[in-house]
Order: sequence, then structure tokens, then C-alpha cells
Amino acid sequence: MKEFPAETYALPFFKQEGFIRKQCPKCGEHFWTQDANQEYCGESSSDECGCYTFLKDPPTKKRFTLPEMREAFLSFFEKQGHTRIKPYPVVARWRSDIYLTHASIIDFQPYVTEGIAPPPANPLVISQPSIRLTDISNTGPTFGRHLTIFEMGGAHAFNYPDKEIYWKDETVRYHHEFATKVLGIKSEEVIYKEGVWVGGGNAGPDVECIVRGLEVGTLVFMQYKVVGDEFVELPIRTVDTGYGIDRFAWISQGVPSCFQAIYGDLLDKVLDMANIAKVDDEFLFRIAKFSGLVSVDKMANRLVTRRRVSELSGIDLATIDKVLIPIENAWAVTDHTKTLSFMLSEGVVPSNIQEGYLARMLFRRVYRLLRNLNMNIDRLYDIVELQADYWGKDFPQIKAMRDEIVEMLKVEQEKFEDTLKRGEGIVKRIAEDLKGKNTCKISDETLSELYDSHGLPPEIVKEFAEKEGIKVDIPENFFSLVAKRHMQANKLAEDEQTQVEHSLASAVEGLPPTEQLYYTDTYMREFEATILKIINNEFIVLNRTCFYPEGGGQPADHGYFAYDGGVRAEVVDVQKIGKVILHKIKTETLPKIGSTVQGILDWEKRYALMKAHTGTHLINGAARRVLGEHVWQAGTQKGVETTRIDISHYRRLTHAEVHRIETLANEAVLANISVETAWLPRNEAESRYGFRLYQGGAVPGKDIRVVKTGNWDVEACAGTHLRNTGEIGYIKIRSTERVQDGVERLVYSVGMQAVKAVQAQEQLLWTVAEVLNAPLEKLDKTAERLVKELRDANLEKRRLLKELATKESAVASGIGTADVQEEIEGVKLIKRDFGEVTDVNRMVQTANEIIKRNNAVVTLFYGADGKTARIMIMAGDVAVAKGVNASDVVKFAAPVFGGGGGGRPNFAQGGGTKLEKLKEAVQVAEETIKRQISH
RNA sequence: GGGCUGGUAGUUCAGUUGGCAUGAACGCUUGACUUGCACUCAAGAGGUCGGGGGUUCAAAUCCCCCCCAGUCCA
Repeated sequence: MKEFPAETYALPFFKQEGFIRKQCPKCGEHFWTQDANQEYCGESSSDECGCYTFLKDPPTKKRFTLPEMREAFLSFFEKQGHTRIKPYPVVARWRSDIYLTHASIIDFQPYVTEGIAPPPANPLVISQPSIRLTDISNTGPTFGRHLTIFEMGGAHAFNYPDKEIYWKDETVRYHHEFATKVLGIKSEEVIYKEGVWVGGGNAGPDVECIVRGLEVGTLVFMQYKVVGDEFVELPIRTVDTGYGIDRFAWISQGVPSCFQAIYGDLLDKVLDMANIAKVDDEFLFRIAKFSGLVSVDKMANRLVTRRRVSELSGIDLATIDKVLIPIENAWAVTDHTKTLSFMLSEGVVPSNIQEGYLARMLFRRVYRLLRNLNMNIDRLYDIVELQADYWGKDFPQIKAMRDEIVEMLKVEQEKFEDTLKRGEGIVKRIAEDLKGKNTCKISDETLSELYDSHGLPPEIVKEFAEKEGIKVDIPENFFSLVAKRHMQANKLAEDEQTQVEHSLASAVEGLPPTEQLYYTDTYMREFEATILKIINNEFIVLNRTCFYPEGGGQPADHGYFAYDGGVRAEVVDVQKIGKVILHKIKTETLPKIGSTVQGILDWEKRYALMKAHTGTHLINGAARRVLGEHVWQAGTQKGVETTRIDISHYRRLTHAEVHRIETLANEAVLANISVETAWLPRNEAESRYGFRLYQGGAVPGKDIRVVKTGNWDVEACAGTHLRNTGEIGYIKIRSTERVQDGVERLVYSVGMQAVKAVQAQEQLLWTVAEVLNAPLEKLDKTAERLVKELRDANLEKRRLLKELATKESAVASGIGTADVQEEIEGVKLIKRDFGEVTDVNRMVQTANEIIKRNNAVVTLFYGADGKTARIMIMAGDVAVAKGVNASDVVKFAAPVFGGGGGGRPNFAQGGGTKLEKLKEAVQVAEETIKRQISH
């Protein structure tokens, strides 16, 4: 890892306050302390540089609950001139590179940190609930040092080249003042470790704050961009501090685990449900002191660290495992259910993709934990209700969404139980198969396939398999085996389009922002503008335009430019790069730079798209009303003929729901609601309408454009909209499909296209009615009747076929003359020409009936329709015993009439196309059979 | 977004190298025997082998496309 020179950390603050720089003899890292006797860096980690000494003896002047600590943090920084910002959602909908908000800085990336948009305030302070699922296996064993959800206190300052807010020295001073003055920690008990922080493509030096063995905060000075192996200076240097609000609360309370500090009586209730007797705090304290050493990366590691904890605490390993594991599991349940509550309250629907998959993973883990605790799964819902009450005060959406959260989890439970049930069957069959092969162990290969393809974790396979008496050894490197299965996939390189974009981006540099006339008046169809630049002889940049560039699921406008008294250039595409709009044109003669052009929109197309876009907002609002608050737009594509929106929902849409959505949306059309668009400062928009604004991902900029459709729907949207919903005319939902588990797609048309859609469907009905020769209103009954009749007819056909076969066989075995019969050494050969019938089924039925009566029979049936000839031979057991091999017979005979065939000794069939040679082939077959018998 | 499974009777599933779906179990119907916890016995009904193309004399089986379901990873 890259290191920074020592002077990077030599802050005036340290010197003034008498801090000494030391190197920890255990971990080798440098740290700053006021205590000359401080030998080690003090951090309780696997290097064992220290242990927790805040337990039972908090270093703070008083105990803080989590909300109290949050408030202390926020108000302290407010007093230092920081603006308090409301927490952002835990689902990072404004970013395409990550799903969850895992730090406070995430809120301001990339728009703020890259200088695209100004920060909502500067400096600012926020307490951001953050989710980190990478810490999931450590949640519990580390006594709450790792949590899947925690609050990160972020005090951020964004330093621009022309405007410095504050940097390293002030940052550390603020921290120190907070720790000592606000919380009352003794100054010499705060140790600052030097470090290097790298993450999300950025990097910089950092200072880690250690108090009594625990890292309570990290002060990051983000100033580089990581390019390959190099650190490149960023224009904006960002103070990125992460105060562990939960950890601060923990040390202030001195309780054995962070869970107790966060959850208080909620945790007691969970332990109670788990039937864990009143936990002996003394026991926990003894282990907690050394819990900093624990970090579970692998199963093996866990055992090693446990052993070490046992040595240090003097408690034997068996007791630790027996008493501690259930408690750890209960802690994890408490933590994971909070995470789930937060995620689901923001409309994450458990699914098999993206953040939905993370929710599913989390749920399944909780499910297994509850099972390990011998708890009824239904207790999960009790715990979620507790969480909703507990967090509802500070995060009201959790309380508001409580019922929907429970509903989604119940659906998820059903799905997982189905998976388990299916899995049990699969394991059972595998077990039986193995027993048949005299093996009693499931291979690693099978084990990883069961997990990868069927979602069965190895420990569950083990459980199922052992019921069947089959052994399962879970390999240490199980998950790397699974990973290996995924190795093959390698992504294609960046496509050409991005490269083109890059070259265009540099071409527009320095150009002024294009004036967006389509915002001034969305109904403007013509305009005049001046040409600023022509790029690659095909992209035209104007000073202003009413051509809408592709974005937000709305396709680019088309139309043409007119110039030089009659020259026309088709506008075939419009893209926006930064703040500059490029028109891609097709023309013979280019206009001159600086000249004036007239722009004329393809208004029919644009107006249709406006209807589609406003209609999409109505559908979205209607879906939310019908299905619930968890509904979010997961993507949309407007079109002239059809438009689609993908929404998150945990069940398949029913026809009734689709109709209700359609009805509601059309009611909104008929109500002729006026659509208001306004540019609002980001903070104002967010505080007035909430983060639900970001249906299509967050939008950059200091001000955001809010499109409000009465009280029906509000979205941050850059699209062109109608003045009134009535202009849409009519919305018709044409179809729905499930794009992924948890994502439903609605496809619809608006205006005249909707009328056309209805007409097309009606036409279909008319055609069907005509074909069935039934009146429209009786179509359903007629179809039902016809299907039933067809079914009956098929049954009758089969019955008759059998009857026929029985009769024919009766004829064959005795009296009839239709067959040629011959007896060879006790085997009767029955030869029959089926004429035009080549239905093998019928031949088979007949032959079966004959052989049922007499085992010592060989049937030689043949027939030919206009195209192919067919031969079928069946032999009874006795005949086979005497040497008849039907398969060989056919193999000899079929080539004669230009085909092939085969089968088994007792049955074979063949076919060919040289119809005229059929007789010859039959003769060959007959001779072969005779030869076989006499052998 | 990328991968992997699977779709055959009402249900859970077999179905070898393409060659009879006389498919298995459970469930169902009828009858007999029993009235005690998956009763037993006998007989019977029940299938566009997910859909559409292709290869072949012949496709549940091989190839292509689509649909549906499950699942892992980013």
C-alpha cells in the first residue's frame, strides 16, 4: 500500500497540544498521543495492540443513548458553522455503481465531490444510516464492532481551488473538541493513528481515532483519484469524516456489546423470545474485553481467534461456544432485522437482482439464524414490529411502511420455504442415487452446484443429507469453489459509443451551456439560433434549442434545421454532454459557424412523447396507490407507439390490479390535472417532497426540476410534459410481464395509439368470433365448449383405436385373412400390410394386443402413405428367446427402401422414402426373421 | 448485467447411445375387505412431454429462438 510522508500528519494541532509521534511496536504503525507512557497504538485488533478498557468504566462524562449521541454530534458541528442535513436514503438510488449507502460521503458522490453540483451546504453535518453487508459474518462475533447497519456521523467540507473551507488541522481539532469537551473524554485518552484510505476510486491520508481500544472515528482527507497505480490530485479536496455514532454510544455506556448500547430493551425482548435466559453480563464482559481480536473471515480463522479469546479470558472454549453462540445469533438477528426494515421501508423488494438480492440474502440469513435459535419464524414479524416502533420516531418511514414490510417478508418467507422444500427433495434423490452406487458422501462438486443452482447452503444440505444417512463434509474453501464456477464469464470491453462520447466531451469543452428552450416553453415547435460549433461534420452546437436531448427514458427529438435560404438538414439525434446540447444532422451542405439556423421540431413525435411521459407519471402514481408505497420506478422507456415502465413489486400483477391501475390513471387523465414544473433548490425540493422524487435516479445540479402532477405524483424529472393531464386523452395498458423476480413491467399506449391498441384487440376478438362462428358475447362459452368437445373427441379416438386394435388382433390370432401367417419352429410370424396407415401408434397397439395373447409371435407390420414408408416389428418373449432381434431386422431391411431404423430386440421401427422398394424391404425383413429363428 | 438448474399425469418425479409414455409413487374414481391414525387388495380414469422452428425414416431426448419458474454472483 502507498504511504504518505510523515509531514502529512504533522499537524499544528498535535504540536500545540503536546502530542508525540510514536511507532507501535506491534502493528508497526505510527500514532500520536499525549501520553508519554503510551507504548502501543492501543487499537484492539488481531495484532493485539490493546484491548477494550471502556467496559464497565466509560471514559465519557455521562451515558449517551444512540439518539442522544447523534444529537450531541450534530449540534456540536452545527455550533461550528456546519449546516445540518437530513439523512439520505440507505438505498443509493442516485448511483449506478453501488446499491446501498455505506458511508455519509456516498450522499455527495459523484456530483459534489467531482464538482458537477455544489453541495447542499458547505461545510455540512449529517448522521447517515449506512449499510455494509461485507461485514455480515462479523456481525455478532465482534460484539457489535461490526454492524450491517450503523449511523455514520459525517462532518464534511468541500474545498474548491478558489474557496477553502477547512482542511486537516481543523478537522482533527473538531474531533478532539467533540471527544473531550462534548463527551468529556480525557484528552490523553484519544489516540490518533496515521493511515491511508482508499475507496471508491479515491484516496488520501486519514487519521483514525482510538479511544480505549476502539476505533470510534476515521478522519479522511480525500484528495486523490486513483488511476492505475497512481494517485492523481483532485481539484476538490474533501474532508470526509466518519464518526461511529453507535461506537461512541457504546463506549459512553460501557456495556459489554454495542448491541446493548444501540437496542436497549428491544434487545432484551429478542433474547427473551429466543429463550435465552438472563444473560450474565460478567461473563460477557470477560469476553468482550478481548472481542476486538475477533474478526471472522473464514470458519478456520474464527476458531483460531476464539481459542485466543479463550486463553486471554480464561474461559474454556466449550463454554464460550455454548453460551456465546446463541447470544451472537440473537444479536445478529436484531441487527439484520433493522437493516431489512430500513431497506424495505425504502421500497427495496426482495428479488434475485441488485439491491433486492441483498435483501433476500439478508432475509435468508435471518431465517437460518432463527432456526439455529430454535425460534418460530413468525417471531421475525414480532421483531420487525418492535424495530418499527423503536426506530419509527427518528425514521418515520419505517413505522409508516410497517405493514408493507411485514407483507413483503411473508412473501419472501413463502418463497424460501418453497426453495427449501424443493431442495430437500433434490437432496433426497441425490442421496438415493448415491446409495445405489454404494457411495455415502456428497461430492464437493455436487455441493457447490446445489448452492449455486438451487440456493441450498451447504449446512442445510448437510442437514437434509444426514437424515438420509449420507455424509457431507463442507470443504473449507467452499465459497471459492462456488466462485470458480463463475470464472468463465468475462465482460466485453467498453463499447465504441463510450469512446465517441469521450471525444465529444473534449470537443464541447469551453462552450457555453446551451439555452434549453424546451423548458421555457414545452410547446415551442420552432426557433432561431446561432451556430456555435460543428463537430466532426455531423454534430451541431447552437446557442439555444428546443430539441430535447435523449434522457430520462425520453428519446431525442427529431426534426430539421433550415438555413442558407432553403437548405435542410435532418436532425436525427440529440444528446446532451455536460451542459451542451449536440444535434446530430444529416445533410449535404453544412451551415457556417456563426450563421443563424431555423429549427423545426417533428412535433407529432414530440407531442406523442410528451403524452407518454406525463402518462408514465400517472401510471407510476396509480401503481403506487394500488400496490403500495414500496412501488418505485425501476426504469422506463417512452415511445410513440408503446411506452413501458418497470416497477418494483413483490408479486405477479393480477388482471384485476392491472385494471385498477389503468382505471386510476385514466381518472387522473379525466380530472385534467395541471402539471406544474418548477426549478427548486435541491434541499428545498428534498425536504418538501422527500427522496421519492428520485424515481429515475437522482439528478445533478444545485437546483432540480420538479414535475408535480397535482397531488397525484411528484418527481424530479427533466422531461417535457403536458400542461394538463387531459391532453393525454386515454391510457391503455397493453400487457405486463415479469422482468425479474420483484420487477414488473407495464406496457401501455397513450392517446390515439391507445385507441389503436384497443381496436387491435377488438379486431382479434372479431376474427376469433368469425373463425368460431360465434357471436362476440358468447365467445368464452363457445371456446370452452369447443375445447371440451376436442378433449372428448380425443378420448373417443383413443378408445376407438384400442377397440380397433383388439378386434384386429383377434382377427390376426385366428380367423382372419387379412394377415399372412406362417409358423417357423414354434414361432408364429404375422405379416400385415397397413396400407396407407403409417401411424406407429396404431401398429403398436395392435401388435401389443396380439402379443398379449401369444408370446411366441413376431409381428411384421408395414405401411406407406404418400411420402414415407414405415416398418415395425414386435417380438414376444418366446420369440426373442428363440433368437429374434427386431432391431437387427429393421437395420437390415430399412436401408433397402432408403431409410434407417432401430430399436430393441423386442421392438423396432424403421422408415424410408423409396416407397416402391417397400415390398422388397419387407421380404428382406421376413427372410432375416426366419434366419434368426432357425439359427 | 453475467452464469447455472429445471419445465413429462392433479402433485412429486423416472425416462440410458434419438426407436413402445404397456411410465413410478402419491392423489382421484369404482368395487371388495376392513371400520383406529398415510388401512389393505383389485380394477379404472388421467399426457398437445412449456411454446415455436430445424435436423431425421423417426425427437420428451440433438440444434436454434421464445416463454415460464428457481438459483448464484456483480
